[in-house]
Amino acid sequence: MADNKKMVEQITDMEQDFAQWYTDVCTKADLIGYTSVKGMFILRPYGYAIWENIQREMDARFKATGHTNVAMPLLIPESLLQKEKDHVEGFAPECAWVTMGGSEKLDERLCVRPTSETLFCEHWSQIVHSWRDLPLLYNQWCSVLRWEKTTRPFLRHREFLWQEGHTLHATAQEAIEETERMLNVYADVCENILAMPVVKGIKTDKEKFAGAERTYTIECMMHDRKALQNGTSHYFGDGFAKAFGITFTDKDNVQKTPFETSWGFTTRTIGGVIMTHGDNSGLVLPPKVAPIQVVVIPVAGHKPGVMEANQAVVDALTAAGFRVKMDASDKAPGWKFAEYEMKGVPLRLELGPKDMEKNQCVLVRRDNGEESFVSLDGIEKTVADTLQAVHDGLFAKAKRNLDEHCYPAFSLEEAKALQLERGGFIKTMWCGDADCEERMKAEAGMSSRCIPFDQEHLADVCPICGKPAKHMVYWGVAY
RNA sequence: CCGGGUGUAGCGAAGUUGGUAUCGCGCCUGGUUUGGGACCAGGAGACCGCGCGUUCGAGUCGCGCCACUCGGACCA
Repeated sequence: MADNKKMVEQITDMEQDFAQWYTDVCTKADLIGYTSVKGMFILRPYGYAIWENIQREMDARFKATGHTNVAMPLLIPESLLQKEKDHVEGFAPECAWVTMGGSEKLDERLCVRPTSETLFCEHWSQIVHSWRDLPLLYNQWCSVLRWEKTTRPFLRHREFLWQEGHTLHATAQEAIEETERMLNVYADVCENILAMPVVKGIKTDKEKFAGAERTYTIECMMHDRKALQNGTSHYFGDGFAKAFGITFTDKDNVQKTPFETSWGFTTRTIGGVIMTHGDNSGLVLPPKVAPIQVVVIPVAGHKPGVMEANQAVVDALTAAGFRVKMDASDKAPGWKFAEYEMKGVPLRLELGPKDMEKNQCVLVRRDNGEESFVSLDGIEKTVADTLQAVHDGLFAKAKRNLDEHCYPAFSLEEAKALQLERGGFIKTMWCGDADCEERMKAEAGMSSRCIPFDQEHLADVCPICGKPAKHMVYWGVAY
């Protein structure tokens, strides 16, 4: 760019200030809008469209695994929330309460749902009687409210959109299988739809969900090597069912308590997508959730036949099922290039007079900037292949980032130094004591991300206390 | 919640010892343009974050609040 015109929509370089880069992308790519209440964000049409695409992929998988959608109430009476002790203790600090109805004070205050376990439990205690009623495989798409102290676009809203699955089973075995099945659904969506590699594992007791017996998690690594918990699946045992008096009569005519799970995936993942794939030109979207997969930019559109030729390409691609947009505005081509790069559109197709003579167009990949001249014949196939190549390219790059920033450590000092110097996931053995976990947090600034399914035997003892080790743990600085 | 920074037009900024506000980009209209952020002409757009106070007079000074932001603690 020869002229030095100020780039009005320019974003901060991520190397210079990653946090500012992130905020710039959220706002300049039209994903997020601020409101006058802290932590309450608007998902603008372009941002919401990404969520809709994620939602569509997820929902199809939920249905395929036998789940049905329901809608539960927004408000939870305090008495109901208090029935499970650990649960209420965990969520109490971040509950918002409704205390007035119109101009009258309510007898019992109502919590704006931070999660809906208690509502499902109350309902199930009413409708479950027989083993024939089980399993119950429910899911709801909704928003929940948590009065967070620090808020950031996508990563931490006070109100956020999510899905929460809730299921009830006759046996513990079945419930555990469900918990693991849904974790795998999350991992599948992350890797094959969002091109985000995950580490699957189990949360330590300190990090697990309030009221859960066991929490499974998928952890992702961001470009700045911080960790993002990107979805969790909880096994509750029969704790909630007992607290809420849910019982059923089994085949053997014995009254039993069923076993429960819940699992959640939120708009936070969009923040993860931004911080996994984005670059200094802005957002980079995985093709499978990009609201616009191909942007068609006519060059010299005023010349005879150019717009018609572009429209023909748009029609062909749209008919083939791609999400396509043509920008026929009178902005300069360079402006359009920058604009759609900032918005993360995976493929750009340029078509001008010179291309028309050769029956070709220019195709540019957002992930690596690669430009190629391709024939207009069979453009649908070329676009399909290139979009897949973009997905694969994004995944490979993110996988490399993850793999290259996982380091074993054999002492607390070493773990601390590695985190400080290189960031990423530090893996160590662990004795299983919460005290050692606290020390890692206090001295190295890292929380346990998970006890990964893929265990390695790095040593015999816990590097923090020297006692015999039980597991290998991934540690990291988390969002 | 604790500590630092910031709030003037959609965005970025200027605003002197207190005197009702300036510039660039963007936006609108018309025309010329279009292969990496076009050009000419005309035009519109500001509760100076909110409230209270000091003052003849506050964008400017004081106090309180709100929001954004960066660290921490807490959490999806």
